Amino acid sequence: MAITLNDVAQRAGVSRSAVSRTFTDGASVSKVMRQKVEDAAIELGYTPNFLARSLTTRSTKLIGLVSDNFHNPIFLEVFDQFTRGLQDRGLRPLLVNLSETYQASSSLRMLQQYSVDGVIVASSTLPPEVSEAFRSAGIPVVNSFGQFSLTPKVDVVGIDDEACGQIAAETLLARGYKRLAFLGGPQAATSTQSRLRGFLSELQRAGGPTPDITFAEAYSFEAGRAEMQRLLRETTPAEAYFCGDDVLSIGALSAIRDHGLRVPEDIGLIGVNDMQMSGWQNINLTTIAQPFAEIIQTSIDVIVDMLQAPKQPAQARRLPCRLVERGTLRALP
Amino acid sequence: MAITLNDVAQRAGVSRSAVSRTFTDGASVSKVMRQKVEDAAIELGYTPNFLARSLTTRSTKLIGLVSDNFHNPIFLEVFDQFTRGLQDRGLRPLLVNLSETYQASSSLRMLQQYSVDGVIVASSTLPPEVSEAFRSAGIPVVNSFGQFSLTPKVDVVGIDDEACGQIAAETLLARGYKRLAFLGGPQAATSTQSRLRGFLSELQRAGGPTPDITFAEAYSFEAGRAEMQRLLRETTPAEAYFCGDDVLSIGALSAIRDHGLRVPEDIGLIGVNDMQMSGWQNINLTTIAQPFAEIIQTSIDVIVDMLQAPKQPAQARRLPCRLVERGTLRALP
DNA sequence: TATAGCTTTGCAACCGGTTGCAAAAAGTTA
DNA sequence: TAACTTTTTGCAACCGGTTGCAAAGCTATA
Repeated sequence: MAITLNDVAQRAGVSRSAVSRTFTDGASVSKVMRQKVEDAAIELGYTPNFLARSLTTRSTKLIGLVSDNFHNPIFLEVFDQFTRGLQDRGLRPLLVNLSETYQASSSLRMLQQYSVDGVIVASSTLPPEVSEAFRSAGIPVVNSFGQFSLTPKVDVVGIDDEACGQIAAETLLARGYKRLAFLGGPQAATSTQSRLRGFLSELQRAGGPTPDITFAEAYSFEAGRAEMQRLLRETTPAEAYFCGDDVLSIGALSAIRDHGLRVPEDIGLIGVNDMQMSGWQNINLTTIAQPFAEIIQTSIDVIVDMLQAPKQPAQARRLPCRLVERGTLRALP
Repeated sequence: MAITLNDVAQRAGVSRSAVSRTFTDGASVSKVMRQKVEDAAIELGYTPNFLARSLTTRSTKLIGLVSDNFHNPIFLEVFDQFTRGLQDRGLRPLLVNLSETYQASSSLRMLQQYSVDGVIVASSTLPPEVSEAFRSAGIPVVNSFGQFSLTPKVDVVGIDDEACGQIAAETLLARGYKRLAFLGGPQAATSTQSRLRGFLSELQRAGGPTPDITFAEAYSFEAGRAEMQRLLRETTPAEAYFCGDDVLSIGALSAIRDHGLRVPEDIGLIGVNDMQMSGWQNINLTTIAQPFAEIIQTSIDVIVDMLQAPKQPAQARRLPCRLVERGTLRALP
C-alpha cells in the first residue's frame, strides 16, 4: 500500500542505501544521486517510515506526556504549550491519561512498548514514584510542576512553593489584614504543605497573626465553594484567605457572594496560578502567577538535553512566582 | 540496553518464534513452552516492542488526535474523554496541535511518518480539507464535532446545529421574549451559520420576531464580552440573546453585569455546550448541552470499526442536543 | 600516465519483531 | 505396533529502514 524505500530505489534505479542516505542528514550523497532519488520520491509520494527507522537509530522522537490533571482548566493551556513546544523541536507527544487508573507500572510499560525517547510527567499531584519508575527504567524523565527537593531522585521543574506562601503572607500583611486564613488544597498534597510552611514562617518572621488553617478536598470549584460555605456557616470568617489555587478561589468567591458578602470589602482573597479565567472581569482575582511558559519551556529543554546526554545527576529547578494584583484584595494603604 | 525477544529466547533455550508466539494472541504454543518463555520473560523483564511488531503486523495502535482547540476550556474535558476512551481500547493518542501552524499537509505527513492506524480530528473549526487529506491518503479518519452534511466526504460525528438553533428559538419564545438576538461565534464558521439557520427558521415557523444578528470574533470570553459591550453601547439591547457558545455567553454575562444590568431580569442569555463552568453557581448559565460523552464515544467506535473494515462510504452522524435550564433566562410563564 | 587520496556507491548484515512452511513430536485409531 | 492426524516447533524470509565496510569512481598531484 504505502510507498517504501524499495519502491523509490527501484524507480530511481539506485540502491536502497542511496535512498536512505538521501533522507539522512549528513550522509554522503552526490548531487546527481540526490536529484535522481528526490525526483523518484516526489513522483511516488514517498515519506520515510519513522518507526522502521527508529529500530536502527534507536530514537523515535516520541515523548510520553503523562498527566492526571484533566479537570483543572489551567491544564489546557499547559497541554497547548507542551504540544507546541515539542512539535517545534520535531518531537511528538504520546499522551497518557492517568486520571482514573493511576498505575505507575502500567504507564511505564505502555510507554516502554512504544520506545519513547523520554517522558514528561506533568502533574503536581502524581506521586514521585511515577517519575522514578521511568528513571530507573533508564528512560529520560522530567517531572513538570513537581515538588522541589534538595536531593531529587528525578529532574523536577516547578515553582518555589514556600516562596509562594511567603509572597502571600507579605501581600496580605502589607494591606493591613489582621485576621488571616489559609484555605489549602488537598491536605495530603506536598505542594499544599510547602505553601503553608512558607506562609506561616513569613507571618511569624514579620510578627504577623497566626492564621486559621483549613483544607479543601480537591483543587476544584466545588471543593472551594463547599469549604468556604462551611467556613461562613460555622466560623467567624477571616479578613482574608490565601487559597490553594485559582479554581478553589473562584469557588470560594462564589460562596462568599452568595452569602451576601462582598469581595474585597468584607473578605479578601488571593489565589495561586493566574489562569486565564482569573483575569475575566467578573472574577478579577488577585493571585500569585506560576510561570507556566517558563516551566514548560525549561522542562522541554531539560528533556531535550537528556536525549543528548542521558544519566546526568537529577536536578530540581525552582522558578519564581510573581504577584498579579487584581481586585480581590483591598488596596495598599 | 533493553531486553529483546532474542534475549528471552536464549534464556529460555527456545527459538525466537516460540517467544513471539507466546506474546501473540491465538498463536499455537504448548503449555510447557509458554511457561518456559514466560518465566524467562519475567526474569529478564521483557516487554515486546510494539513498533518493531508493527512493521510486520501493519498496525501500530497509534491514533492521531488532531485539534486546534486549545483555548476553549471545554476541550480539556474532550481530551480527557478521548484519551481515556482510546486507552481503554488499547489505543494510544498521538497529539497534534494545529492551533498556530495550521497546515493540513504537514499534519498528514507527520502522522504518516508514524504510521498511525487512524486519525481523529477533534475540532469544529478546522476546515474539512484537514480530514479529507487523511482519507484520501487512505488513513481511516473521523471528524469529531464536525459539520453535518448529507454527502460527507469523511465520517463526521457531531451535533445537529440546526436543531440546536431551533431549540434556542423554541425556548426563548416559550418564555415570552419578544425582542430576540443572535450573538454568534465567528461568522465564517459553518456551525455558526447552521445554528443561525435553525434559529431563524424556527422563529419564522412560529411566527416569532426577526432577531438582530451579530457575530463575535472568536469562541472566547474576551470576544463575547467585547461584542456585548459594543451592543450595549451602540444599540438598544434585545430582551434575550442566543449566544454562540458558553464561553462567549460568560463573556457577554460579564459585560452585562458591568453595565449595571441584571441577568435574567433585564437581559436573558442562552448558550451552547454546557461546559462544567456553566454550572458554577456564580455563572449558572442556561444552555443547550452538546452530548460530549456520546460524540466522543461514537467517534471512537467509528474509528475502531474502520480499523477492522476500512473504506466504507463516509457517513455523517448527528447526535441530539438538550436544553439545560439554569438561571439566565426568565421562568416559563 | 601512474599514483595517491578523497568521495560516492552498493553489498550485506542488522534493528526487533512476525509468519508461512515443513519437519518433528505427540496423539489417535485400527 | 504401524499408519494416520493433529499439534507444536524451528528455520528462514520478511517488514522498512540504517550503516560499516570495501570496491568503484573521481580528482589532484607528481
